[in-house]
Amino acid sequence: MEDWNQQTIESFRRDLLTWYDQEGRQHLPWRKNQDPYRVLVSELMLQQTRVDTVITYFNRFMDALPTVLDLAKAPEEQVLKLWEGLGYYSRARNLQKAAQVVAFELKGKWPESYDDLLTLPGVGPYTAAAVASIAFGEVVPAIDGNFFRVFSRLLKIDDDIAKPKTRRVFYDAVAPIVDPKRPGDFNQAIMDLGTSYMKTKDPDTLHSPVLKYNAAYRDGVEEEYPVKSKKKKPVSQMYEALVVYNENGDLLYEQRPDSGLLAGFWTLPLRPIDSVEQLDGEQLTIKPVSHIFSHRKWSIWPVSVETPDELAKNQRFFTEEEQQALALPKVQHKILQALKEL
DNA sequence: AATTCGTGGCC
DNA sequence: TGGCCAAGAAT
Repeated sequence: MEDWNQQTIESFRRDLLTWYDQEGRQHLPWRKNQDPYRVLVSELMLQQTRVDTVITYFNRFMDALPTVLDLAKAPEEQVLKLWEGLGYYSRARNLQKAAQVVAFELKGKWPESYDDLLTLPGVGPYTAAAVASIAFGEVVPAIDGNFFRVFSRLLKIDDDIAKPKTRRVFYDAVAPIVDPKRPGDFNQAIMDLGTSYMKTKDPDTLHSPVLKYNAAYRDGVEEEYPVKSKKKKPVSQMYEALVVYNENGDLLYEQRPDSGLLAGFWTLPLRPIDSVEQLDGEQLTIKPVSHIFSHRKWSIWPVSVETPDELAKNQRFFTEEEQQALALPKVQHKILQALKEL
């Protein structure tokens, strides 16, 4: 691991921020100002999600709910509809809970420190540091995937970034490097660097504004960084999706449990099957709906069923209009599309 | 500490 | 196609 002296640190800050001022992504909508609400919404949306995907969602979200009070007072269903398709839906619920803490419990007075921000639902070490530095000028490193990637290469840190305890290694190494005058810009500059010259695949290190600080490149081992252990592959699961219409043509849905995968969302009733041998010949001629989550791979065969005499407590029929107003997970949209094509 | 939690893009 | 990745947090 490299160890920079004070002169190197100050030089690095200058080079990084000079580049950021000239070529940073200042046009990103959440960088229009330092409103903590905008920063918080953007950071929650950006967790594990690409910038290109978030931009549209962010603008729509801010148009609909421009202030923290608007979000705090909004019906949860509206928040989920605005989040529909972004995934990791607990983020949306936690974001609204956080807004309610700020608007109601704290009466609109934002927690401004890293430690206080950390108490908000959905706000972990990265997000607390990002908001504290960007919106409130606190000098803390916002350690995310970009940060790991950039500094693992610059400093040749070979700890496995998939391990929780590695965060501390990076924190100790880089906390002294964060620019005390512009901590928010410093953190954002690292992110911009990490998605451009120092991106994961096919980086352009030779033209990076911090080339001369890159120890891994200097030693010809940049491709070995960052060190990251691999994830397990998703487990395959098969389901039947019960297709039930009532006399009005409404479609039967079932609400999922309030915890776990797609918590609280409505989908067609899904019934696990152990093997394809449980399907009849006609179903087997149909290509199943396929949907991959982080840790599960679903194959779903729609099957028409007679209307049951009695509905379960978590079941109800929805009209066409109701279905469109509802926030539905991607997999349910895929099922609906498959029904249309039958 | 290891799992769980979505989705889309890329090769 | 399948594997990997992308501004992580909660449990």
